[in-house]
Amino acid sequence: MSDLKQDTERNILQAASRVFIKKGMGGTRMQEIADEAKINKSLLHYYYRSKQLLFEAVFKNTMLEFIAIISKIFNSDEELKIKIPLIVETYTDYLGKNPYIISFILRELQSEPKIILKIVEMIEIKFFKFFNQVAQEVSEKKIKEIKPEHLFINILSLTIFPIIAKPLIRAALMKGDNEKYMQFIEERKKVVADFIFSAIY
Amino acid sequence: MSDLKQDTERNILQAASRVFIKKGMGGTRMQEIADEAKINKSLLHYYYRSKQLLFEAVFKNTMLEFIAIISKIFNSDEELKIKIPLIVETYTDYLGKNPYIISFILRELQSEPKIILKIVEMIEIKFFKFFNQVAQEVSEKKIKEIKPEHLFINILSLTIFPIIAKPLIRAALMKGDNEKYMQFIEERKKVVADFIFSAIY
DNA sequence: TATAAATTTGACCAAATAGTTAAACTAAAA
DNA sequence: TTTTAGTTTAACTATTTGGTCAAATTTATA
Repeated sequence: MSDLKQDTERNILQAASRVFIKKGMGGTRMQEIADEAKINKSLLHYYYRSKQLLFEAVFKNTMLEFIAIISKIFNSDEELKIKIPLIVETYTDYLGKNPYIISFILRELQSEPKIILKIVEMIEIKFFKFFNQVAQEVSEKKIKEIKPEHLFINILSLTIFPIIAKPLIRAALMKGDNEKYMQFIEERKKVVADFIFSAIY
Repeated sequence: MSDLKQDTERNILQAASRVFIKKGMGGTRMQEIADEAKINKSLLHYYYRSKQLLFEAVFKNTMLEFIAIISKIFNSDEELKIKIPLIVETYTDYLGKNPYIISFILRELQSEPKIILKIVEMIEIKFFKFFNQVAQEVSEKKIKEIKPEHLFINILSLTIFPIIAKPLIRAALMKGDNEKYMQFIEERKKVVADFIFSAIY
């Protein structure tokens, strides 16, 4: 495979990612991807046979990146007291900088049962370490009794939801002011970390 | 306006709601709505001029219902110690029974800035009572220091996120088992209430 | 350089889909 | 009963859109 071919292929995938992540599978037109990549529409079909296959390549990529980032944060070696504020801060920053990614994943998973199954294995094994750590610290009475899965989902809920509900929150609580919303998210780094801390210690 | 006409109009709106809420604006075909309502496609255009207008009617309806339910729960008269577990339980039940509604709202808000503006006023005034109550109980040292907006969003996060992330959670944590997922959500009624309780008392 | 292979393009096709229109039908009013 | 207004339908249109294909162009190989 020549360098040029690799370039074109990557160029297409990146352009497709930008468009798909913003507009979703249903809202994206092949022509729009071609424009974004500054190439002919036929080239999309030359490298990726169909819209569906191109979408799956994008989705898989996005999902892998997301899982990599999330599991890296959750599976570091610090004890929870150190780790949880770190998770909240790092994760809030990441989501704030890539606000479309999580909405994209959740939106597409809502209607794509086939892709899910393929991705299950990638995910389920990744959080054993964190789960074990929580179970361990519970049994040592370092933190209050809580099932690791629930603590895990609580952390994700508190960090992810405010990002995907941005339009709603900004409209309902900030009268449409984007600055106020961003400040609110910034505040949450400390608020959420304190909230979880109070809840489990 | 005759009874028949009202019936047809309502029938269309309800059919459209069912389809739009599941598949979204982009994913819905007018023919599908016509089939769901068991009428001719032209009738849709007779009563609602265009897909866009029909969609807006559905969205507005859905939003109003959602806001009504959520504000009713948040603005009741009990003190927080009683109210919060009630919010969590009632709200988890409602979301569990209507899992598509919140995904629908968030999904469509992601790409519809015009509709948002129209709906802002409806929302922003609705939660003063709850906000004041939280501020009050904080100042009386009944609960720990926290901004009302953050407590509000924390409660919503912890209840809503696990619903919209259902496919992800089920796949990653329950190996695809729907029963386990539903049991998990049921468990959360107590877990989340306890979690918040520990965090603010 | 000449030939073959890979890459890129523009023109085109078929299916899907929102929307239109005129005719048919229904029910109430005159 | 006849007329009129409101309702419903079938057939049609225009446009969008995913996808194809043969020709043109570029790159690699003999």
